[in-house]
Amino acid sequence: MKNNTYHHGDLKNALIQAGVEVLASEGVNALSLRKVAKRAGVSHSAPYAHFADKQALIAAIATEGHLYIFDAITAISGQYPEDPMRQLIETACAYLRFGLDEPDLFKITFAGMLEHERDHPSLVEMTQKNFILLRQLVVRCQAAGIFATGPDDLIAQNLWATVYGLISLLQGGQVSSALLDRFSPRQLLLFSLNQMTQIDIPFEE
Amino acid sequence: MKNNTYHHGDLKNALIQAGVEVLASEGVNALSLRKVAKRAGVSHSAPYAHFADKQALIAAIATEGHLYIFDAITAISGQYPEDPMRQLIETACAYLRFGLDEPDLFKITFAGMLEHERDHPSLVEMTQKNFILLRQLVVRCQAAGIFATGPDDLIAQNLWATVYGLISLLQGGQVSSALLDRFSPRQLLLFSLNQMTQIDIPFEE
DNA sequence: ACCTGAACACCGTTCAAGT
DNA sequence: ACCTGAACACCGTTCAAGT
Repeated sequence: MKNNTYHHGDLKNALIQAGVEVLASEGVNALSLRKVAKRAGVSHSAPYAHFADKQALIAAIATEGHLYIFDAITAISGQYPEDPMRQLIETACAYLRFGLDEPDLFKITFAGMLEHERDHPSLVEMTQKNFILLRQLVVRCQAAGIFATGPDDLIAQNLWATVYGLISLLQGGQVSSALLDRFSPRQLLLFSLNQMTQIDIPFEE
Repeated sequence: MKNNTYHHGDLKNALIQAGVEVLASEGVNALSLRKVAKRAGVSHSAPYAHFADKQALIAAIATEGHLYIFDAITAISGQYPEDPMRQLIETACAYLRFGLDEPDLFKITFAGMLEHERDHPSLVEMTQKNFILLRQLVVRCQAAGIFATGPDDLIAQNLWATVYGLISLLQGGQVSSALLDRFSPRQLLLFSLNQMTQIDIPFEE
């Protein structure tokens, strides 16, 4: 009941949430511990009671990002249980939407901004869970003849590199306007998928 | 002849060079105007005589990176004039080598770290020159049946996204060690190329 | 034209001290 | 256990002043 002086029980999560908000409103370059602390209503040194340093806060935010996409991808696979082609397309589009809607959270989550990622085990765990999801999707696609046979982790890696590369370039404004005039981001993504699959993927919905 | 007090004629390029050195030795997070100025032997405010702000220095360094790869790619195309498959492989590997040898210069050059890239016309010009090189390569590969017919800029874009995505993930330590134990970075790259081409690319030299 | 030094508002991080 | 405030070494940027 003593809620006047920010003993609000869960400063740690409040700081993570504040970080996500700063990313959304001001971008990754404006993400600072001091700003996050101020937004959570505590002094600039309070975060150090919950995070070893700025890298640890970034790791926690990245873990949040991975959790978000994990839930989204899991839902998709349940939604089209007998249609791996549709799962592939919708999964890729979920990543694309994440990248375009929340570019800076996407960067923190996937762009490898951490110096020593292995020092953050819960983040590593989430990245592996998401990679496993991708591998399972690849296996289902192989069974349907969408991907050729071969090591599923290798194909999943290549799928992710392709999707991630396109999203990063779209985010950074590195895609020529001549292309953007003719194709939507979604179409560019579908073209990429099409070029790496055995079966043609329709360009339109 | 008055070379005692750093009127050394070309502070601008000295600052760019100092920036490249800082990237190589301490990484992108340690790149600061003040450090670059100190390394060039001038006061912390001297850079402002040559660059509007830190973004402008970053843009100049990125331009340098684009020039470096432009020369490398151009040389390769001249080296195997009648072998587009070899040109494709060696071009992709040149990017890969750049990314692995100078990860932080590669990031500055290609990762879209600039807030307003269009404000730096000489950088935009170099990015376009490199993209044109890639398109010409794609056209030669299409003529040889390596890539399917289709818009060459779209295929070039997808090629670049695939190569860039893999390099970024390798840099960030985002490729599973299970994969790295079985495949070299070069093999991962060749596998990616293989999956997007019409003709099989041999995995070994 | 090119450079310096002081100044300002921001950082990350540490540490003694308070409850 | 959780938080504060002062302190330190760094930033980017501006501006008056020097040559």
